[in-house]
Amino acid sequence: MTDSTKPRARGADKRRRLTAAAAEVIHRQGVERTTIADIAKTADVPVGNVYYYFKTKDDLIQAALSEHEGALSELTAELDRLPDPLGRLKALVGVWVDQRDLAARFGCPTGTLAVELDKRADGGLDQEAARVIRLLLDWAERQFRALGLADPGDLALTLVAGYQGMSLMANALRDPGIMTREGARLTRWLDTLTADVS
Amino acid sequence: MTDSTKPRARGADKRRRLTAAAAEVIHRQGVERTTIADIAKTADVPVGNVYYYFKTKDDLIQAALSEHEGALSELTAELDRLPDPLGRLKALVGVWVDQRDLAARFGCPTGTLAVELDKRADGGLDQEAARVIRLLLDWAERQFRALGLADPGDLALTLVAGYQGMSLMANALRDPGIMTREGARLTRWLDTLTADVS
DNA sequence: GTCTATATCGAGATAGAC
DNA sequence: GTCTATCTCGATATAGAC
Repeated sequence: MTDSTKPRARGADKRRRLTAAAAEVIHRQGVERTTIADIAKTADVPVGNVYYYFKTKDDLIQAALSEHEGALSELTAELDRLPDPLGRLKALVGVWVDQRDLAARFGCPTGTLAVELDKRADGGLDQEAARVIRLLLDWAERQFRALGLADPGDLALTLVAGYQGMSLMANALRDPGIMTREGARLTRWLDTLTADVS
Repeated sequence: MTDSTKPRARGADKRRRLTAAAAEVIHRQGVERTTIADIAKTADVPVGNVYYYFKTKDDLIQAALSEHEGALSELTAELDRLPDPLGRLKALVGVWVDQRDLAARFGCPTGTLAVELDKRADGGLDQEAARVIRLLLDWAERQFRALGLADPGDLALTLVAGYQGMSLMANALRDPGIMTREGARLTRWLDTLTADVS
């Protein structure tokens, strides 16, 4: 059989391109203001062809969420290579600060998506966003527990809420410096938590 | 002249009713999923008549923001009656915790609105949301400054970001308990800030 | 000032040729 | 599997009677 890969877009990675495009465009424009045409254009796929891969717009939103979930998995897998849990947590904060410009412009991808999806009456997808946030929460909790700290769940909540808060403020005020300032505060906080453990 | 007040809706408080309805419905459903008809229905005003008071949907969003701004002004005016700044700040956190059920269901009215408006390409309204958030930021900064603390602006940012973070998390995870837990943490934080000042 | 009927337009989704 | 043309519907906004 001849492998009839089209020259314009070799192979059938169209689904992946559409998924990546959905994640990116929805992050920038929000769910409601993003049209299928916007995503198709970014993915360089004809509009009508999108429906071969995704039956509905909601399927594309779901795909965008999966993309964010994947990115989060990669990130935590990377961080897990670091020897100690405190270093992992501080590195996480460092990653957030490094992405300050994106956060100041468009907010946290998952957080802003959760806000939008929670406004929907038709349930389902909003809980998907919550699930992704919970993955981060659970990972952070494991680190705090490994450090032998009391109430690791509360600490994880404080950390992730801190991230969501600083992302929202940086986004609303369009000021990346907020990520830097609040990131530094979170780092100091992590240090004080473990100051008497060493 | 006879004061021809209609029996169904006495006087011309329709504008106010529409403004209140816009604030409430937009908080619940979000900007994009709220239709003029939704607002008109809630305000008990015929759809077509809305345009006599508000030329565009954006004007209604602006009105909703003004409503939130008014509520914030009333709240801070109320808090300003308390004798000391620390008491005011702790009372503010108390108000946030008291509204935990609303926050868990629909998030912070201004915060979620800011998230949605920031996704728009056509500017203008997003900065209006930012302005309202800044009012709270400035009020908090004045309290921290009155307490004689260093970097009052940073402290105000931490407080408001804390509120936005816990509101978003409570909303995404649909858990009012998050408001209680994080509210308690903010209160403890306020106490430690001023522990060596007394 | 109030309200109904409707113009207009954009977006999601589908039919069906290739 | 791919893509164009089109159906359909819902929402903003307007025209114009009362």
